[in-house]
This record gives sequence, C-alpha cells and structure tokens, in this order.
Amino acid sequence: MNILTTLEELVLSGIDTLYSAKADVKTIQFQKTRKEFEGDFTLVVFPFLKMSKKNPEQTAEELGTYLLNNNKNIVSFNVVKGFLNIKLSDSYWINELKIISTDKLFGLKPANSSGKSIMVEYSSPNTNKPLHLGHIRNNLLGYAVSEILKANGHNVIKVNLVNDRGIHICKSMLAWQKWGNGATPESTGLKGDKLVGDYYVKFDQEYKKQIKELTDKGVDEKQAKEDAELIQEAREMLRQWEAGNIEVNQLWKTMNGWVYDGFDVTYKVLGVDFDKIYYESETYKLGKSIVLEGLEKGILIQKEDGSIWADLTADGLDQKILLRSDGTSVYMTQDIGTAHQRFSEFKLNDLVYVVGNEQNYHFQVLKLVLIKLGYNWAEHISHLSYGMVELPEGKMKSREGTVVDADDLIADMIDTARQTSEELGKINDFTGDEATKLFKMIGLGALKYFILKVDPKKTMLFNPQESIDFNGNTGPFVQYTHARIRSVIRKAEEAGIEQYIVGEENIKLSEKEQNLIKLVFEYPNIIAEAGNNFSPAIIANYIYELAKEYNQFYHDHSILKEDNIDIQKFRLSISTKTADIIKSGAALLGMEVPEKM
RNA sequence: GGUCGCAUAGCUCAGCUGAAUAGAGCAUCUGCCUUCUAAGCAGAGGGUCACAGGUUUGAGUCCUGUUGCGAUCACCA
Repeated sequence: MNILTTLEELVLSGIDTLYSAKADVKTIQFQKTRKEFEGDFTLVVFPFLKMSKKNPEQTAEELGTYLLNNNKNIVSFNVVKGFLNIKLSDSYWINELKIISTDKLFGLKPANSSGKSIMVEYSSPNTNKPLHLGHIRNNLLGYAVSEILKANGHNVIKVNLVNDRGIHICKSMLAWQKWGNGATPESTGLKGDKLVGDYYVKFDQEYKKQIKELTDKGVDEKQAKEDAELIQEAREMLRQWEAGNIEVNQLWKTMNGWVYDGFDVTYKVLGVDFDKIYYESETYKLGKSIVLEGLEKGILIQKEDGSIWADLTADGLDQKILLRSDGTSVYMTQDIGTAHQRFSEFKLNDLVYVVGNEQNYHFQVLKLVLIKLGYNWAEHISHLSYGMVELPEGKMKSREGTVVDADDLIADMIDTARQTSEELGKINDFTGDEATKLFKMIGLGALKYFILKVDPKKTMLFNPQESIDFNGNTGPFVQYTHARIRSVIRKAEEAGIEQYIVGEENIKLSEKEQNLIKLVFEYPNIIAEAGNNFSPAIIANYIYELAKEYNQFYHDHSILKEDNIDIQKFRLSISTKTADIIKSGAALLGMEVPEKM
C-alpha cells in the first residue's frame, strides 16, 4: 500500500484513540516537508484542534508519538507550530527503491488498464498555408496529452480533422490558376504547403489591390470587399467545388495533395502522429439530421426565413445558428455530427478537443447544445483550451509576415544545437550520423520543452531575437542530465560493478540522496496529476526538478569511486532509476534523450 | 456593451485540492574542472503576488468589486 494512504489511516485511528473523535479523511493534509525542516512528510494539524481541544503544538506532539509507536517505518518526528514533520527511515526508502529498481515502466499504468477510451483531436490544420508556431503548440500539446493519458492506462485514439475545404483553399487555387504558370513542388523545389501558402498570400495581395482600386473610385470599403472580382471568383469556385465540378475538384485534390506532403514532413520531424485522419470534405454535411430532429422535438427553433437556431439565452449565451436559411451547415453543425459519430463508432468515454482559447465560446455552445439535444455523452466532451503564442510585438499576423514558420523554427533550433555542441567540443568522437541525430534531438528537445513547460491555458511569449535557451530550465538540461547518468552507468558496466542489490539497507543516506529518492517516488502521482489536468507542463516541471536534484547529488557524491560497496550500489541504483524516469517523462512530452551529449 | 480568461522578481515561467520565511531559469555580480560529462554545481542581489474589500485559526490560492490586457458574442471557420 502507498505510504501516504497508510499514514492517513494511522492518523484517523490516532485521532480516534487519542481524542475519541472521527476525522474526515479529507481533512488530513500531508504535504512534502519543506527543505528547511527535517522530515519527509508533514501533517497539518490545525484541522484537528477542535477534536483534541489542545493547542497545535501539543496536538502535533501527541499525534506524532502515536504515529511513531504504530509504524515501524517512521523513525522520528518534530513539531514546528501546527506542523508535524514525519521522518521515514532510510531503509524504508531503500527497500522501496529495490522494489521498483527493475521496473522500467515505473510510474506508468499498464496499457488500457483503466478500461476507458479517450479520443484526442488535435492539429486540425487548414490546407491553405504552412504550419506555424501556433500549430506547433497545438501539435505538441495534443501529442503529449495523448501520451500522458496512455500512461494513465487509457486507450487513446489520436485524431486530426483536416480543414480541407472552404473559401480559403479556393483562394489559393484561384491564385495558382491565374499566376502559377503550372508551378509544382517539383518544378519549384518548394515544399508543397509552402507553395500553396504562397498563392494564398498572392491572392490576398491582389485582392487588396482590387479593393483599393474600388475605394479609390469612391466605393466604401465594406462594399469594395464584397464587390472585388477576385473574391467573387473564389466564391464561384467554392460553389463549383460543392457542385462537384470535375476540373475544380481535380485542382483541389492536387493542391491539397501537395499540402499533405508538406505537412507530413513537418509532422514527422515533430514526431507527432494520428490514429485516424478526418477530412472536412467528408464530414461537413454531418449533423444536419440531428439538427432537424432537434427541431421536431421542439428543442431548437426555426425562424421565418427557415434558418434553424439554438436559443441559449436562458443559459446566459446568445442564439446560435445551426442551419442556414438555404439549409446548408455551419461549422457547429458539423461538430455536432462528428461528435455523435465518434461516440457511437468508438464507444468513447471521453472526447478531448485540443483547440485554441479563441474557440472557448464555440465549445461551450457545442457542449450545451448537445446536452439540450439529450445526449448523455455530451458531458464527457472537454475542450483543452490553450493560450496563444505571442511575439514581443503581439499576436502573429500572417498578413504582416510576422508568423514564425514551423519548419524554419525547427531548422533554426537544430542548427543552434549543432553550433553549441561544436563549440563545447561535445561531439568529437561522434560519427556523422550520430552527430546529426543528436543535433535533431537537442534542437527539438529545446523547442518542445520550451513550449510544453508552460501551463497550456496560459498565453505564452516567444521572442525570436533571443533564441531558445540551452541552459537552465530547458530541454537540453534534462537531456544532458540523462546523458551524464548513462555515462556513469556505462563506466560501471565496463568495470563490472553490480548495480543491484542486497545488503545496502543499513547504509545511511545523505540529505541529497534522501531528496532524490523522495522525488523519484513522486513520479506516479505526477503522471496522474498531469493526466487529470491535461497538463504536460506538470511533467516538464517535474523532470526538470528531478534532473536538478540529481545534478546536486552528482556534484556532491562520487559513485564509481565510492569505497563502500553498498553505498556505491545504492548510488548506481538511484542513478539508473533517475535516468529511467527522465527518459520516460521526456517521452511523454515527445522528447528523446541521448546516451551521450 | 454582455460573457469568458489572464495579471507572481528587470525578462520568461513554477506555485495541485487554502497552511511554515512566495520558488526556478535567464540576465547582472562572485567562486568551483590534474577527480564518474562544467549544456553542470555553489553563492549574492532582485517581490506591496495588479488594486481594494471580504470569508478563515490561516489567502498568491476562495468570494465581491476596481483597473489593465486578451479572447469571444457573424446565415465565418
């Protein structure tokens, strides 16, 4: 049984014995003992004063004595004001370490052990332009959250809903037709998504010119935006697409194909993947029948022009259109349909949408409408709403050319990793392939950690001028610590030193050793907490703390040169475990860690 | 205007269900490589936790209000 559970039960029985009172488990608060005091766990005794009818110190003293007498793992306690600090024996911790020492999956729940299936939708790009830094945050979050949910024993289905249809892609298509001269990724050497994105920009430039021509003639701006020939043509193209025009469809397929080839490259470098890819062109008509059914049941309302709405004013929201007067769908309609389809097709317990916080309202409405329509599963929809990535001058604007391109950023990171590694002379004995692999690992590690260490829901700032750090609270720091440990372990193996185990229960642990071993045992809780909160940041901050703690231990103690063989084996063992956890935690963030760096 | 979110060191960020003197990193300054990887370790300075009330034995954390910033409220997605 978990030591904290044991202690909790002991506190309950202690209160019963000492004060003839029944305490609620929820009032028992064990927390980590602060560094400045001696102890492993601290019980806050204030909640029990009413039962003991004594002052905090006395109550803590009595409870401490009770605990000490009733659990052999407790070696001592001390009382500071209303805080009871409890210290467990070194041998307890060492024994615990032994138990997990050969368990490579320590902290992770067995695959599918929870019996729950959770679908995570993420990425969901538009196909008219390349991915940028904002998409990177989405992709890294979606992937990491999926991995964390798996580590919590859930069956996870990662899906991507590609927005492959609509006016935006028609703009690129039209511009390509007009000004492309048959350009292809092959003929230009451009990545497919970049090529298509260039024509999207071209469209916007030409469109603006037309608007200006009109406004110069005295047309007001709003009207000019409507009247401009290009936008008319783009809309006509969308109509033809919907009508199934063969030529338009052919072009659409071709250009989307280029984009997918480009995306695949970016996804592969980022290391994200999907179990299923949905395309809006195949799902955009879903949901219509559900809406009509809702109308029949009187849950939804129809206006005079025939449009169908959900009236959410009673819930403090507005009215929301679900079917236009011409009977066509809006985005919300599709989401209603796809959610329904997914829950029935995959027997989902939960459905998580990784989508930016600009769509908070959308998901609030989606859930509410589904609940009103009577779907019980709607309660199990959640929106992992993440904050925007901003630049020092504010939001990224594609029109102002301030977007940070995903591929460029990744390439920069890898290049910085190369430069830094060369300067530090770290790769002198690496083969070319090994070095290339390492640069990629470090560059991406820096980027991923930088993004994921921030609480998802918060807006984060990225300053392109100050490239992402490689020192301090960073991915490379964590990677370095892993490499450092592995290096010691390799040397131990070469020297034929046994890692495990027997006999070292009686050694005395130093403060650094105690701190490290305690931190190691927090890993399972960290995974659970990260899963409950959909927060990779919790994992990131933990593995940083662990790496930092290890480096202190490493600095103060020698391992291979330690004379006492029991101490040496213990240190080797705790080192191995630390490396395992760093590797495991990093993997949950989609980060790889090197054996050498 | 309505709704929602955010505000912690010069900068970037931690701070889980309230609890001890609010923590890291970067930047600045100072030490530590003939010793298992110095992408490391140690130390110094740096805070009215936006502001004002309230609840509580106890508030950065909960409630109310104010200010500032952001998002959103389309027959857009």
